[in-house]
Amino acid sequence: MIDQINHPLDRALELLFHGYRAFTAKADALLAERGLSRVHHRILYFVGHQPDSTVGELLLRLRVSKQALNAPLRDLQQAGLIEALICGQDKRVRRLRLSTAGAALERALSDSQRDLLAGVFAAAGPAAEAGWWQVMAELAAADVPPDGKATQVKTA
Amino acid sequence: MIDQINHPLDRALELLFHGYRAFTAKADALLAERGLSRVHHRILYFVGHQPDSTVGELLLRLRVSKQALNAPLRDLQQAGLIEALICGQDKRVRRLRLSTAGAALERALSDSQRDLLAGVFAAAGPAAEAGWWQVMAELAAADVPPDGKATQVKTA
DNA sequence: AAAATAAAGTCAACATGATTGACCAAATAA
DNA sequence: TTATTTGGTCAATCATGTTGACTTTATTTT
Repeated sequence: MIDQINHPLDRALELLFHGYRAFTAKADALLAERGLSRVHHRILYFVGHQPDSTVGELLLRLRVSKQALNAPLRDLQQAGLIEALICGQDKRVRRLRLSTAGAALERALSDSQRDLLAGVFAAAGPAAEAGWWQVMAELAAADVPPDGKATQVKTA
Repeated sequence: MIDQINHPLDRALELLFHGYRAFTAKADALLAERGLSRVHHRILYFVGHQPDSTVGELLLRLRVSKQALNAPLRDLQQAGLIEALICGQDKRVRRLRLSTAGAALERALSDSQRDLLAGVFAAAGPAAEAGWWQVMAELAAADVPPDGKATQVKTA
């Protein structure tokens, strides 16, 4: 098979693959230092941006099983990074918040990603950045969960 | 902790997360139908674009252990998708190529990703697309393997 | 008040994919 | 001849995810 496999968009596939790997590498390294995984980061991010979410809401947004969420969430609570409060009338539901330390870790993790993007945007210039946002909005819109409901949250 | 965690770049983090998930979803589904994994795809892509690569070269580019490569590569050979030829003077090295069927599968997998990007680019317009390429080139350039050598290949 | 349901948490079994370590065989280089 | 390199393999282990079953507590339904 000496078929020439070649397409102008192949370069785009490669840029996405490598760009995403670069994007996640630093946060992954920070997490690894603490013995945490990406799920921990996703939890921190989601709880930070949607404070007072319930465990059930977390489950829906992160699209993982209850069992897969449980252990990391417990880790974060025991590490004092996340607080689970029973605040409403319904005493079954826990509303989750970041502690000060949890917010600091979330910030450190996401900052490593924001810093990378900020540098990239600065290098590419404002016009390129504007184009990037447009294209990525289209691409992200194609991320529709199997059950049909669109997502609004990020994780990695 | 009721700290407002909020940053204009947060939206960019979410777009990248969801955009990448959308980008990989279709190919992952195609792979799953055939009982294949992303590593199989990475192998098919790399061998398709760098025909006559050796197993050692594959190892370097995919950044996986020899043991992690071995089983998927054997799968692909036994499925008749990849051929391993002993062509050079050195009879230890195998040079890898796609068979006709392998090239077809590679094309189907990557087409699902190219089609998505083509649609996204069409929707966003040429100016936005140009900006996207610039930004992603900067971002991908930040993907430097631990050993320092820059990568030129994609995988997912 | 009793029964059904819902939210959270947990245990066990299992599947996948990756890692490292220890090797083997064949071919080549020293 | 010996050492090294390339490719391949087995085993043990780890990480992460899944599903199923089940408990506890609290809230609805009936």
